[in-house]
Amino acid sequence: MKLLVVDDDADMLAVVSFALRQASFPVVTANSYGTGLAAFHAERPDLAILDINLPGGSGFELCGVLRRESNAPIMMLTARGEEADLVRALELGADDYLTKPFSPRTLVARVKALLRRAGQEGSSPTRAGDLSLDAELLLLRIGEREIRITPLESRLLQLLLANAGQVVHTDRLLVHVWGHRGGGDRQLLKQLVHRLRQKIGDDPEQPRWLATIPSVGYMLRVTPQS
Amino acid sequence: MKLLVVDDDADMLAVVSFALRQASFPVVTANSYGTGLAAFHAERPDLAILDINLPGGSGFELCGVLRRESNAPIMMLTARGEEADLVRALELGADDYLTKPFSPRTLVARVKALLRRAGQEGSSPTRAGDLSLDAELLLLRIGEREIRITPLESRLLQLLLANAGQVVHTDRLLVHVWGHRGGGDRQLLKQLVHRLRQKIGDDPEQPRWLATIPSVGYMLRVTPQS
DNA sequence: TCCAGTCATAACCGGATTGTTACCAGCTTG
DNA sequence: CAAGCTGGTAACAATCCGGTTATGACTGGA
Repeated sequence: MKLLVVDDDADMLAVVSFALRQASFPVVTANSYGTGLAAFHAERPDLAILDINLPGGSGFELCGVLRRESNAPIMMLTARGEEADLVRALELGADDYLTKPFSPRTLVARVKALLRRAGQEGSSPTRAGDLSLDAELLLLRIGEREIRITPLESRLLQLLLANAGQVVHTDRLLVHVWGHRGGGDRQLLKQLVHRLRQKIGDDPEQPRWLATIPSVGYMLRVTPQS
Repeated sequence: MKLLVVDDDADMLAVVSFALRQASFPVVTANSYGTGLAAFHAERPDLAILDINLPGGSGFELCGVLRRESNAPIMMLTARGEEADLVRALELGADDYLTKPFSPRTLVARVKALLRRAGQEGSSPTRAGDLSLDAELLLLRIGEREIRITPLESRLLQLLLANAGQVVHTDRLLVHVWGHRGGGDRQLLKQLVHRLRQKIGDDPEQPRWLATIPSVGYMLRVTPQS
């Protein structure tokens, strides 16, 4: 999970980055069309936030280019009075926009909403860190490794990936995987997690991916240190 | 429900107050650092709106001071071109900002959004002084330290943090944590407090955080250092 | 038929969490 | 001073929780 912010205004860049980092998103920044595009190629972020006015080419062009290469959500930043341009941005494949000045909380809320939406699109492989899940093929990629997983394991990973870096409550996992109501069977979940951990080679004591949050639930770790 | 507006510009104060009163919010005003802080103590508003330029001390300092004492939402007012300072404001615990000139409707909308968000005790960590509780992860941060806590301890801290600096009666704690009726079991509370104190390393005789108010209840101390 | 994969169920272990009982010290009150 | 309250501390037991292992039912394919 990683975000890219492109804006030539250093102050705005600082505000946006700070708000997102506060919300525990890793952030990569760039300040021009060229560096933005390069950063996108190098970092492969899960979401891009673009200002419209950029040196070296407009944010519109960058938006169009990125959309052709990737289906990561794109959010545009516009100044007041540029509302008319938004139609263009949306036509070029932007997913959302914010008008300056905007509230940091709004920004974070919108970003989360976009990521959630992007994560729930069923068929396309979902990613987080070095994990990549293809729910159709029941295939989990960890870096180079390709691991076959079962339907239940896939559903478990779906929800965890969609909420990567956040705790997912036991009950929510139960409902999502089995459709049980609360108070369902925790033993099933124990087993499922155990088998999955065996497959990917994860140690519950020192988890690289599946962290246990006692009496709460499980969490998929992002930025699994080096 | 009450709002505090601090600004040295009488016209701005009038405009903001009028807009908020039109939206049927009770408004208290102040025009300097000192009077603002005094008003905050006296009135205990649910939200504070601070200008950055204040006689007697900057809005930043006031923001920092208020955030240490309370977790009421804080909105900063800035002139255009001061965006660089916004990062500082956010670091100090501000929740939102508006760039002058702004429309009254925007102001009211933002205020409502902040209050709504503050009302629902959601996922964001609650803070008071150097304590920061993430009830979701069952994690308590004290400065640099990160301490895992139990569900019961989390509930206890929730109520204490929400009333930081004020005594919370034993009965209220009992009801909030266990759902007991009045006259419940005080021993449970004694144990809970004791175990929590051990975890965070607090001395009942010389409490840095959890102060005992004999035959009344407990209180979470704010700004205990020095 | 056999076999392998998948999944539900149960049992066991160790540690964490929580409830219970007991004891001690300080304070107030009669 | 004695009685009764309070709060802090300790020790213990019951329970919960997560990880692990084992087993059997069911399935689809060879």
